[in-house]
Amino acid sequence: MDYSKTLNLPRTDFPMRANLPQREPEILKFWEEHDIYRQVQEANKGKPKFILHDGPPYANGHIHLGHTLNKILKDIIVKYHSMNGYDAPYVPGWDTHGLPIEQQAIKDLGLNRRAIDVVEFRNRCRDYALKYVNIQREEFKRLGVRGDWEHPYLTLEPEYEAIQIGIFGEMAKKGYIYKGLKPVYWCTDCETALAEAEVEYGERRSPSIYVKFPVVDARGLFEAEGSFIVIWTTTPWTLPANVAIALHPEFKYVLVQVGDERYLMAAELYRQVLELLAIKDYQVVAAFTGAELEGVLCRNPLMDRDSVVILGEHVTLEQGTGCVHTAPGHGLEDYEVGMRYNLPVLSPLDDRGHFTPEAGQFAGLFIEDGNKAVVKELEARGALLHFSFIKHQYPHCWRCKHPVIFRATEQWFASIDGFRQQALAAIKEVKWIPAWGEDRIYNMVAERSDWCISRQRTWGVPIPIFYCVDCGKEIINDATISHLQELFREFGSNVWFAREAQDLVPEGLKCPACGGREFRKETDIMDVWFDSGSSHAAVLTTRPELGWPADLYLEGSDQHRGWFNSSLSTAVATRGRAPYRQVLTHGFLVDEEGRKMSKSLGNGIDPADVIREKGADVLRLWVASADYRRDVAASPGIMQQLTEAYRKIRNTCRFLLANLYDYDPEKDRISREEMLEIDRWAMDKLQRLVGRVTQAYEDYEFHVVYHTIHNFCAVDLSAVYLDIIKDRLYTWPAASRGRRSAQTVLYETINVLVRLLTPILAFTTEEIWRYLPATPGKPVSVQLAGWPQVQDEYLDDELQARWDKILQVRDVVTRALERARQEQGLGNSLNAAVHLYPDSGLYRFLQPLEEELATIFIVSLAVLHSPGEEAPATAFAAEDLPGLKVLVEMAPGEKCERCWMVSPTVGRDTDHPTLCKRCAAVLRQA
RNA sequence: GGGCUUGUAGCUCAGCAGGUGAGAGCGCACGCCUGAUAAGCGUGAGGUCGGUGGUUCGAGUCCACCCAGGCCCA
Repeated sequence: MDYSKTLNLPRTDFPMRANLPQREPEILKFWEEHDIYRQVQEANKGKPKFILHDGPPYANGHIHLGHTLNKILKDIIVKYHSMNGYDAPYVPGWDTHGLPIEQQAIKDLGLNRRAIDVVEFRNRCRDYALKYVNIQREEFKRLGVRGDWEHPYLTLEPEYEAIQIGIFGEMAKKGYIYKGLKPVYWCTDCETALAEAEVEYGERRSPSIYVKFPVVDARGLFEAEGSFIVIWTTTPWTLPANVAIALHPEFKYVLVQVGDERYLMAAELYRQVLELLAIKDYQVVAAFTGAELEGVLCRNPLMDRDSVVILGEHVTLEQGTGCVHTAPGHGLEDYEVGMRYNLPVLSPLDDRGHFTPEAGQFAGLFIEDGNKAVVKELEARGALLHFSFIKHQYPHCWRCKHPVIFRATEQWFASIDGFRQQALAAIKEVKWIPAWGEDRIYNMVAERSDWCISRQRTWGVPIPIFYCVDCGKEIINDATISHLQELFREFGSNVWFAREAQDLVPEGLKCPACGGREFRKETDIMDVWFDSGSSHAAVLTTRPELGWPADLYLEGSDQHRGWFNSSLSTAVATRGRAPYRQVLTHGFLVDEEGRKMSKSLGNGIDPADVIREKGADVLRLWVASADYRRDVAASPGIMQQLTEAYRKIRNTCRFLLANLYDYDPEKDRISREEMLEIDRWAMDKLQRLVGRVTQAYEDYEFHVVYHTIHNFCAVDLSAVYLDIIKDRLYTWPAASRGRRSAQTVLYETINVLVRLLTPILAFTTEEIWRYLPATPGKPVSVQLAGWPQVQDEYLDDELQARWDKILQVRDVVTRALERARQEQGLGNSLNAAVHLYPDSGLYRFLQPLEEELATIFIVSLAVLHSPGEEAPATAFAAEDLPGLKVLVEMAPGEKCERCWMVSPTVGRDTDHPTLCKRCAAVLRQA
């Protein structure tokens, strides 16, 4: 007879192999059909809100692993909160304006920016952006991210744009917006000003020149005639704009006699400069502090203009001469120090980087040629002391990769000074996670200069300002702004470009300065950071399901300078506080060596590949497994590891499901009092799991969730509990109290696990959910299931301590079994009879358990010897448990065909001669 | 160069306010099982806690410096 038919062996259709790449799309369809986002929102109506405000990714290109990390983290947080007591809406958004889209649109569509109509061009840009919104939306959905994908927010939407110019108007009203001539990064190729965020540093070869400026008035400190101040620069083309030479007030400067000329340089640097100039005969004839030299007048060697000695702390001794050529039109530090001395801001260049007539003989030359011409002229005039080239880090345009310049132009600025103190105070009200984020943004805001909002481009929100044609006065007030907001709401910001100024101003507008009635409009558009920085107002205040401020912003740590900062600025300027209560940041992606992911290193991981090969849940598990507060590593090896971990979790769940095929939670549930002790132990472990994991979710520490759950599955369940209870599940009568007791634990466990895992393994838990025994009111989706609560009645510290010790003994026994396997060819542990020789303390502990020991060790017989009995010399002893010796022998009797235990009782039952007493009884009972 | 930050076994992470020979899981090696089976179980080998120098009776844990990374900025 085949007795295996009489066993309660595991039974399930839940597949062992996940086959995620195929299965996930089906589940996505299921969510879509059931409109799961809507259902969850409905179910959570009225609960306290938890609002995570999505930072809008840029609608350009496919998503990469960085997006993946960010969006999955957000999804984990949203799903956790929506399961555990909150109404947690998630409205995704996209950043849709800006130069990169403009350039891609030009490139992809073969547009000629100058030939095409502005509105038409903007429409093409819009189409391009929307195309990528759709692409990215599908890609984000494929990750299992749940949100209001049908109603995302887009910075190009009319309503959004209307609110954005409202913010601008508000800031203007408070006097935070001004027009200034200021050096900004300027790309001569793109012909636009660039924000600091739009330049990147890279190596470049530049000329390196030493130039002598003749002194014309030494203020009586030394003889002017024949004296020169020596400067060093890597940008000869800026010399025509030179108006000053900066010295450090506290440095020592010396006057060095060389032939019949005298050169002024920093005392610490003159030797190396003279060496470079190959001058060996010289003599120091005088010394001054920088402060003493303030006001000395030189002559610009190129232009008919003076160059005055000024003082600045920014002067260093690292390179050059300690005398810094200063052109306020071409450098920020120069500009700032120049302001203190009321120096003119000269910038004799046009948009394309060609000198204007203001540059005299250099007019018309491009900067590169300007460099050569300047050097040549200096040489001709005898002012050039030395010329060579150096390689150094230099800013480049992030789009076209051309080197950028500093150039003073008319720009609209937001004055950070206007609300800096408020911003700093607002920062302190926010909870920054990790805490150092506060220092980072605080220092940044404390030191940042004014925000240049102007962009000389077309794909963006126009700066909503009019000018009086008669007197040139700029006009922006409540009337113009609200009128424009109406127009924008109706027609979008395209209306600004489609209509003449006369058709954009509110009726009856008069210039407040001269009463003029003719206007022209500003042509600059806003920095895209102003777009996304307005999202808190444009999104949180306009949607009924949201609210202001947000509970949480969650982005990469680079956004301290980006979105966190721009959002803070617009919020503080208009509302006086930060738009977020908490800001959580994650690190960046690196490979296993900790190096950043880059095309040149070839170490990138494409999320699409991972999804295709392993599934999105593996990607989600990867996100959960990493401590994302620091940099996050990704590599094929790491993904493989997560695949293994995934399988362990999946198979553990499968085993639980497979042993519940005949369990009805309504009828078969066993109470704690009736449970076997080891089952109570497992229930206790489960409660502790719920507690730890819930706390970890609360703390946003998902790697703790991952490790805790994985460890629970691998150790507590798979290696210990499940292994031990197999005999009971399989061989005991199906409806016996013992088997139902174990099944009750399995049912509780899978119910808890599937919920705890739902924020992370979005797809797999949905699949598991379908295999759980149906109960009244079971929701269609696990995402609608509640969060497990710790059941205090199962917590029992004494029980835990007791089982820690039992498992310690078990650990020694398994080692003894292993030795027996090696030395005696034991094989299956059920072949063994284990003899325990404990000391008296351990004996007292084990004695009450004697009957259970064989089961716990998964052997056929366990014999507990009294403390008096001497263990045979061959017995196994473990150092870590000195009170115990273990002897392993072959178990006496025959192997029972049904339960595989070896027992002397096999053969005694006439009906079942190949079964042990226990199995025979089970069959008779059935 | 500046601001912020990271560096514990091959990998992902623990190491609580400094104190018995540094832990877990995975992976790996070897073995067992074949009633979780493209599964399950066991045993074992892996670490100068980035480096150096300090403080201390005692440091992975405090301080300084250095090295190698990361984000942002010059």
